[in-house]
Amino acid sequence: MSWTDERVETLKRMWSEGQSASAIAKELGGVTRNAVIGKVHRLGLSNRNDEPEAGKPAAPVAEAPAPEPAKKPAKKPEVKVDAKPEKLEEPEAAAPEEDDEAEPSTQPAFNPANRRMIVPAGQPLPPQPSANEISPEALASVREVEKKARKLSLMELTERTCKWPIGDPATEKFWFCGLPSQPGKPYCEAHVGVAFQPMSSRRDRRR
DNA sequence: CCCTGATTCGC
DNA sequence: GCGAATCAGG
Repeated sequence: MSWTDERVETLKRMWSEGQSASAIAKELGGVTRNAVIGKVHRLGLSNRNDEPEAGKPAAPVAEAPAPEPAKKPAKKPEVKVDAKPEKLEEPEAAAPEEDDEAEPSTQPAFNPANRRMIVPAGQPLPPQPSANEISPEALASVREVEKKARKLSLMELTERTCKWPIGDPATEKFWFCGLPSQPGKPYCEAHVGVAFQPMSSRRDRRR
């Protein structure tokens, strides 16, 4: 395979979209991620941030300045879970549900005392299982699975790990399921069960 | 071990 | 220019 204009165009587009080299390589086919990375460098678009130009555009990151030399534990809860649109099924995004019954230890959510938490306002919460419209078995299964979750961070997610978010991204208690995902699906078996439902069963809610 | 991008260097 | 091998890291 060679780098035709079309392939290069795809490469540029996907790279600028933030796609990984391996994802791009898979999309193009006939090349490895190394080839993609090599090409990216040769094209000179290695750095995905295009610094405007001279001066100091400086990223105006909206963050509370921390006077303390301590680490900032909070990262952007930015979640990019890109699930390929399925044909006969559709993802179920529902309202958040806080439930973690007996959790005696520290509750990191509110602690006005020592540290200001960085809470992104208006950030939509990730899909969480709703008690509504989900089969009891699947729901019970999810509960069970959440206890076995590998609790992966964003960086640790791959195409083969379940990307089901657990907890509130605004708090420390947030991670991803991380169990082996179903082939071609973004979630593990249990989470696929609640995320994807046949049209028939989601039919006429409320009414 | 899974993955990421960066770099090197023979082709 | 190309990309496998390698490196450095999450």
